[in-house]
Amino acid sequence: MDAKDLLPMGEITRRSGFAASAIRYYEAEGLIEAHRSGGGQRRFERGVLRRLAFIRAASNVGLSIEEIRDELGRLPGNRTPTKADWHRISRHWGRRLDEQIAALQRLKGGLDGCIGCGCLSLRSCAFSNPDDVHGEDGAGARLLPDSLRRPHPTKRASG
Amino acid sequence: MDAKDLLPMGEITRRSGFAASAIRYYEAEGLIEAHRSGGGQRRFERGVLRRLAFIRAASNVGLSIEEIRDELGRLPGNRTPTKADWHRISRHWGRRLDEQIAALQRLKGGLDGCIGCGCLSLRSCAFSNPDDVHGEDGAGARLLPDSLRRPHPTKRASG
DNA sequence: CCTTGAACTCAAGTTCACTTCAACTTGAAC
DNA sequence: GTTCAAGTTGAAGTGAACTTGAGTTCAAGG
Repeated sequence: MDAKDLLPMGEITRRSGFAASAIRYYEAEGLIEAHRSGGGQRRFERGVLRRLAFIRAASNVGLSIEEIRDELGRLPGNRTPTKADWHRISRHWGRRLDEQIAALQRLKGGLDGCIGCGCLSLRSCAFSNPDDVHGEDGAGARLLPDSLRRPHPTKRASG
Repeated sequence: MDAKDLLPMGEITRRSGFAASAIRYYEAEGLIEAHRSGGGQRRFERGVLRRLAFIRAASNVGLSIEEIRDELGRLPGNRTPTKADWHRISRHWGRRLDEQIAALQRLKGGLDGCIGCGCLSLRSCAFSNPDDVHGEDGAGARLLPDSLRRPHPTKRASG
């Protein structure tokens, strides 16, 4: 909390592994906060390192910025997650991962069932037509949730 | 093959579930082909429905357009996948799905190991720092491969 | 012939999570 | 006081896979 304890940008990038541009982006998006030096440079409280770790973990689980913001916003009172918060949150994420895994396994199951059938029919093959919709549009249960579809992101900052 | 057997755009969109814009996009990208009517409208051979089914399936597995093009291009001789092709390809995709599942399970495992630890340390927590990199950059094995990171695509044509 | 809906083209827009760029200022050391 | 790495800003760019829009034409029915 002391003025002496505030970290400059370089320190944060080194210790978090995020690029400065990402840090600024997160600040603009309201995921983290920063004080300013007399000349306008950012000075971060130590706690942001924890928040950044949280952000990276969440993003590895596949949460979007918006979801991360929500999740951080739901933290009661103080800003950085406590042990209890983390406990609750990690169960939440665990469920999400379970869903993702289950979705992939359904897809795999469909694939296995299809091996050698050579069908790939638009009407009968559950694999190419998971929703079992042929003409009308409709949103049924899918093999893959949106959160697992068409990944292929931009090259990532490798930190 | 008969001129009578050529399907117009509306038929294709209805039967494939893809939007016309997507069909045109795939044609532009060289994934499918179309004949033209006297007036310049697209007329598709029946086989493209199969190709489109293939494209949807591949995209569900997480292949990019480019990969799908490659995969279609590797089909020997004729254009639409035969039973044997499908057999070979589905094993390929199966491996890919296995990898994706394994990656999620690693992540889940890391999460379970972390539950209640409250650490989320940038240096010691394998979950927030899967690469075990603190300051230097380096690309080690990750919990999640690029193909599963930060999904959240644009709104999808719901077919 | 006229209408209507389906289809056409081409350019530009969308989303997400950032990065890159250009032009400029700070701040710590010497 | 000089130097220069480190920091600042805002705007624009990236990439994938499409969608949207504007303005025009086609094809089939009556």
